[in-house]
Amino acid sequence: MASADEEIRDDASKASPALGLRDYKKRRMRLEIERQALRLVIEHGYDQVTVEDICSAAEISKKTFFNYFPSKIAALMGFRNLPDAEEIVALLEGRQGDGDYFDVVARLMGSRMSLDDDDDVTRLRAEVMRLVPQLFFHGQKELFSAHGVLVQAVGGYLERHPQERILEDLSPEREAFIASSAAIDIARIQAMMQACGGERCEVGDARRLLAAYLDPQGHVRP
Amino acid sequence: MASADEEIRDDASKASPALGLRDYKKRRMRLEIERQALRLVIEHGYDQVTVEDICSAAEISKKTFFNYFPSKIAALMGFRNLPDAEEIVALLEGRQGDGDYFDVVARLMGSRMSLDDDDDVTRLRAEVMRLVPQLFFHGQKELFSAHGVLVQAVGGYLERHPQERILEDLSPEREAFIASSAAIDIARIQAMMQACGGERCEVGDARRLLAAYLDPQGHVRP
DNA sequence: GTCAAAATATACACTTAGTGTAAACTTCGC
DNA sequence: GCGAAGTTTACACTAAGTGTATATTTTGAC
Repeated sequence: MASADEEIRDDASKASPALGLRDYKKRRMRLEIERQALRLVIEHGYDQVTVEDICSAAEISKKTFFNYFPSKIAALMGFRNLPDAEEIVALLEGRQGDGDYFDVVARLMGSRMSLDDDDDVTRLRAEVMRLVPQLFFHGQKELFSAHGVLVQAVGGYLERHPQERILEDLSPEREAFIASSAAIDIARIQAMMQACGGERCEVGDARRLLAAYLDPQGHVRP
Repeated sequence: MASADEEIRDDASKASPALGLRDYKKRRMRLEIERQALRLVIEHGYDQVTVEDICSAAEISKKTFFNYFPSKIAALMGFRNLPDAEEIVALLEGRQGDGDYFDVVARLMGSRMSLDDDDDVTRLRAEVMRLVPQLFFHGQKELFSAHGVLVQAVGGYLERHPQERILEDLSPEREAFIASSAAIDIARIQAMMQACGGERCEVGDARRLLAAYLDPQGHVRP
């Protein structure tokens, strides 16, 4: 069996050739679950598909599904590896000089959403987002706990680096709150632009878009 | 019994004296459910309190709870009467000249969140939001379906009134998407400012805050 | 006051998301 | 090939939320 396994592994794992069999199967399983989930939702609609349906299609138990994804929506949206407080703080503390800290945060959030190494799954996901746009808003529990983490992490950072605040009149906690809301918004706008139009929307573009939208004449700071 | 009922009704319904007994009881029940829910969560924590606990405390059946609120979190956050597409469109079509359409939308969303006519419940809610800030992010299903409705309504409006667009380069749907995200964000920021600080934060303030945050030097439009 | 109609509340059974546990199985390093 | 470590599964469980049919309460007209 070893050589057959080897062969399949070489075929499918384009990006990471030196993967162990365990990790290879894990990755393949994750993609299979995502693929089946997306396919079923495209065919039958979000509410018509249960987690157990997805499990049957992917030929796994329900528990295994929830070993891979924290929720039904996570499997569809491809949220994974959402950063924890430590990672965010490390990134902020170690960042280079270009742009303000919000760029880092917004970029981080964007980089963790819907980033797929499988073209097939990426295509299906874009289709689901077009067909069921409510998913952007319905399934944000993950983003929200991410938001909580963000507030914590950014708040702590700003407390230690008060000169980095963008809004000097505001307390660090409050600015952290705004930062997190805006970061998630921008990630959402990026995802929407990409899902609807296909072309890539950079963090800076999304930020400028939202800023221009909120203050079209630019007279917030005269 | 008629005179006793009358008396109680006069005592408690400060704002609307000419309420029928049915509506009076409905309002009293709603406030009682909210009060018990908030009290229990303050005492034991969000995850430790089930809907059935709240029902026991309020002496109602579970079904009655869900007749009043669409979800556990709705009872805690006080989201209710979230606008439907018709109402939004009507408001937009009939609005007066001051401010752009986004002000109307943002103001509408803000006006429907956590607006309570009972001081006791308002105080408890502020405490819960301080103790369990995750609720801001955890329980946004309602806001999200509201978001879907907003996108629909605003998108249609912009299609009919393209000259009202704030970002002329963008399609109406996309601007509607951004509008909805920003509107909900601003409502959230308002709620946060009020819950954390106590003082009132107007929609314009929240919008300026977010705009200033996203574009502190004001060089999006030079 | 009484009575029919409308609105509400309740009991009960049900679906689904998500978790915990212990046993069986698979991969890994040696 | 062998033991340790990681994964999957079956199974039992909790809790949110829905649907239905029945009982209760309010209302408005007489």
